[in-house]
Amino acid sequence: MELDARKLGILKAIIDEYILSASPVGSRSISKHEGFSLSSATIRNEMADLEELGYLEQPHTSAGRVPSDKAYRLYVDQMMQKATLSDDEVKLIRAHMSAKLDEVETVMQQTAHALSAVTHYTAMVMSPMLAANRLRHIQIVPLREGRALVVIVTTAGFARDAVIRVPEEITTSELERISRMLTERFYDCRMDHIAERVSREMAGELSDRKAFLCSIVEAIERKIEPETQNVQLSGATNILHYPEYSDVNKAKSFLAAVEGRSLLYDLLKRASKLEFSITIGAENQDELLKDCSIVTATYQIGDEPLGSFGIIGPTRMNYGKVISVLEFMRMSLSEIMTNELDDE
Amino acid sequence: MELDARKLGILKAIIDEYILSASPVGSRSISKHEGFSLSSATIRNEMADLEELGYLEQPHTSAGRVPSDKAYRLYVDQMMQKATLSDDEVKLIRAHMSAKLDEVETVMQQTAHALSAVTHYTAMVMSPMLAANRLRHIQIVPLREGRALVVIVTTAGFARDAVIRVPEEITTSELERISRMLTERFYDCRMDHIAERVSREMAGELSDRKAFLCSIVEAIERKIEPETQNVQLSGATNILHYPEYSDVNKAKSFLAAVEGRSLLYDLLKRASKLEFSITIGAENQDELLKDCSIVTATYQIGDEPLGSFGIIGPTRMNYGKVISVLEFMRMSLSEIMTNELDDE
DNA sequence: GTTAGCACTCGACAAAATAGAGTGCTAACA
DNA sequence: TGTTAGCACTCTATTTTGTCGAGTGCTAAC
Repeated sequence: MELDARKLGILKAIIDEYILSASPVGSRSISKHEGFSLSSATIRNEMADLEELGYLEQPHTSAGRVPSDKAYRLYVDQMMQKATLSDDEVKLIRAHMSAKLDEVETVMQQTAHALSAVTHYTAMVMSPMLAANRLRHIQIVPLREGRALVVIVTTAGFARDAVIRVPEEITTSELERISRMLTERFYDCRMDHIAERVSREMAGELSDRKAFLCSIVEAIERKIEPETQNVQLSGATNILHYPEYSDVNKAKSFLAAVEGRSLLYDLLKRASKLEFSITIGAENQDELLKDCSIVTATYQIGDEPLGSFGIIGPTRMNYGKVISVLEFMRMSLSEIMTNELDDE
Repeated sequence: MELDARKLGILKAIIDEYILSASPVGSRSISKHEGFSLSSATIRNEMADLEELGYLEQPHTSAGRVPSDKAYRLYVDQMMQKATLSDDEVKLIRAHMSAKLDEVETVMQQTAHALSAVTHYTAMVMSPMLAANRLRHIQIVPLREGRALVVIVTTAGFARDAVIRVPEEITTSELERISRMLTERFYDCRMDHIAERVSREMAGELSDRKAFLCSIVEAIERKIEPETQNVQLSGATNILHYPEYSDVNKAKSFLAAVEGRSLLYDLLKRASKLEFSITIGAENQDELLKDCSIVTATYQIGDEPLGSFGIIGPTRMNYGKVISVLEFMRMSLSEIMTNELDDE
């Protein structure tokens, strides 16, 4: 049995309908669907075939049909039409993104807000990975006896900081000297190469300060990786609007999975290797996300991917719209990262 | 009619019972309560009195009684016993707080996690207000044509950054000079006095750089205030465990209120004026929190209050326990802020 | 002042009845 | 051979009805 054009058409109609209504689609509603002039009986036959082929499922004997993950996959790969954003949607996004964006975290947060506001799903945005950024400045600021703050600034305007211990005998002016030395020496060095270069090039010099230098390098390495806490989340409660989560327990487990952002962090990190990715239902590794779909995109500075962001919602997701929104956002985020970040 | 000792005792028993069970308390269960040797009929009479006095409410004629906000207020002010933390609870908190705390945001986040884990309510923690901190360092790092990053470090080890515009004609070495000058000049100055001092003291000098200085000062002022995004939230989904939120719509409106953290931010900011505060049900300004109680405490560095944190849960909250936990946390947070923050 | 007794109220829950949407199959039709 | 009308059947969701039990307020007696 093959998937001929008619079967495809019917399947698409079923999926479109189900995405809207969230309730099993019956043969009658498809036969009344414009474009088909077939009776419900014929549709029923086709639906039975589609079920046998694994594209449809039946919750119980006398219910309509529901698309399977396999059907969504086909839909996304071959049948879906991308939506174009309405003026209002574009306006809504711009409104979010025109807030005072003078810090990266603010951008991430506004992005998440915009995404969840436009799509009505849950949005997640991962902070940039700094690995491919280049060093602009290192400053070690003494705080109180034995403690100092290392501050690192990168090309794209990201600052990271960490408290470190300072051996008693190192003076303030020496800290200043070390700051300057590190900045000069490693100016424009890729962040993820600093550790290696320090240990290679500085083996001989400053040998009495070795342990201290190590602790600085360690702090830098830690800060290159974005952390779990740096996943911005927005609209987690949106899923409560969808009937598939009207059961409190389902909602609870979804929200709990999402609230501990480490799951999302792993997900986004993996996704940051691909410009776009769509994962449908059981394609998700994680048990808790088996009836969600996740759509992600990366943002970049110039050509260098910095991080990723995405949408998480029921498998019955408006894929066309979501993808358009992510494409739009990807552009505007990359643009902001590359050019616009400032205090106006 | 007066609140005599017996009425008080009965009221306390009812509240204690209701906090545990969440279901209306009947006269019989109180009369069987150890310590009273009264029949249920007598208790009923007393309960009728307590209702008339406004301490109890009846969901419907043939149900037991439920404590009113007024009752909780009395309970909190006069009758409640503080709980002592169990060893396990202390261990749980310590486990959270012994993670790698090399950055303030991490501390805030771990605090929120610990609070929600121990209390099973929703925890919120506000980032420090930097107003009372003193300046340690200002660094202006040029990024690309026309943009630079201002980084500010304060005594307690907080770093903030903001992208600013730089007029074309200002060179890198001049930025370095300005950084050094500002750092030297305002070293140890209270953060909230910098703006004023700059405009007062620097009126004469550097007059050709006035606009630029202003933009720096503005950026600093903005960063002194913690922002909405700097409210760490944890355990929002905990409320789903409580029967008062088994209705999806109630849960939805609670979660939505909490997710947009600006409400909590306002709340915590107001609360940062008092060492502890307890707000019960309708005492809350906000309509959405009318059937929640909020308990907050401040943390400080030395004697200077930095910010506040707290718990939000149903009015039927285990106040005794929550207060003990907050007291404990207040101590340990203030201690960490004052001494311990480092990279071990 | 306290208590036993009793009629009454009301919600929670379960069982039964009903309606309706949808199916699969069969037989007839083009 | 593909399409369609018709029909019996299945299954869920909803409504209705009945029952149970917890709890109350009131009264009269102790």
